[in-house]
Amino acid sequence: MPKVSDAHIEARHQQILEAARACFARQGFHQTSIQDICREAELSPGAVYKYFPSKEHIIAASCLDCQQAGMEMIESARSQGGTALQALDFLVEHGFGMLDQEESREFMLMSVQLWSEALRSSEVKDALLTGSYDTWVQGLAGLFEQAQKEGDVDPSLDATSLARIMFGLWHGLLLHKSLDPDIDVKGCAKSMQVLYHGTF
Amino acid sequence: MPKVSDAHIEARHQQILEAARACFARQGFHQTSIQDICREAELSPGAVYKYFPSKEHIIAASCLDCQQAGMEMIESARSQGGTALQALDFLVEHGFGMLDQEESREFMLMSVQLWSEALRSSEVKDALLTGSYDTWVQGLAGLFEQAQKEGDVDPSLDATSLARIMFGLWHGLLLHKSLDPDIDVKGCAKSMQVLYHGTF
DNA sequence: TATAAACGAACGAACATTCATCTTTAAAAG
DNA sequence: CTTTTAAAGATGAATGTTCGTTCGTTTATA
Repeated sequence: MPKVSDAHIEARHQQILEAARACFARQGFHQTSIQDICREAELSPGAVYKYFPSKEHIIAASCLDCQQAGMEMIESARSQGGTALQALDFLVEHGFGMLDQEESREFMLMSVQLWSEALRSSEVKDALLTGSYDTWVQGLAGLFEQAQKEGDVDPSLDATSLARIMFGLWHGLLLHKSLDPDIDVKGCAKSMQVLYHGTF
Repeated sequence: MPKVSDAHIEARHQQILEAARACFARQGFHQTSIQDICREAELSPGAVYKYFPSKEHIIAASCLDCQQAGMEMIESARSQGGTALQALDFLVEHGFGMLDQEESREFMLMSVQLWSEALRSSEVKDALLTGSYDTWVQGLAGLFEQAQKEGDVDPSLDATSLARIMFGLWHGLLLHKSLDPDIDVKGCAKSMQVLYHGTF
């Protein structure tokens, strides 16, 4: 039977998604044409449509990938040992440090595009909120609460607010860094740590 | 001469820009057609093209408006009297409080759209950075520096980083509030104030 | 060699923009 | 104050282009 191997099919999927991500990061979802993706992937429109039923499905798959990439980081932080404060410091260092890495640039640009897409599509928005943001805020809030119990963070502060501040700030700096690669994210991370370590 | 009054011309400009803003906030720049704007403004395409030479010009004018709206706030904060810390607290209360107001919603949605547009167009990006963001960060950094001199903020922290944190956090919360109107921005503002007031 | 993959020209819909036509305006004429 | 009139405003059907998608044909595979 002349059907190609499953590995080859998966490789094509990735080939198309990688090309799409590169185009989306560069031009945004709706400024990117199928022809653009075909050119980037070195495939014909017919081939692309054998693997994805529509452009919307390519966008959705790209968004899902981008979102999962973000989720992988919190996992690695949670799996580290140590106090809650150390876990928070680890998250700040790695999360914020990631914004300085050149290989994160595509992810960052896609994230900004994803935000405006989420405002238009309640499906994308719901996936983003319930599938990622809520998990992040809850996870961070849990760590802050524990750090407060361990006497490392001012107990008079609201843990959920601290979590929202941390996560919101990360998004803000992701935006700033996307617009201007020269800004000093490391310095912001260090200052932020000093702020929540604060004496009290 | 049967030319209509200048006031009428200006009114038409505003009519078109208001309609455009509503559409852009709802659907994004490139998902909004000229026909959409015409329907919203209750004008024909021909009329719209009498006041703007192209869709790109309408987008640019909308972006400019949105940007200037953001700039007006820092002015009002600077004009208040009092210590640098009081000015910062004023900015946090009003800047963050603004995110809770229903009448700011269109501005917020437009801002998110503007970000992705800025990634595509270096003209929009330059206008945003040099025309607004840099001013904000410098203004905030100046206030933090002064507050440090006045003994109200930890002098070991980098004032520019604090400014970037404040401004970045505001953008992050603007994003979060746009996606989920139920989040508690007020609580975040209060916690943030406690953090930089911190004892040291 | 039969079957699936890949191609790319072709199709129809949607879009930004234009222009010939009609309508409104306000200054000038009565 | 009313009527006239020429210039500007407004219209919306038409235009050319771009884009997502399809499909008949060609190529590669097992």
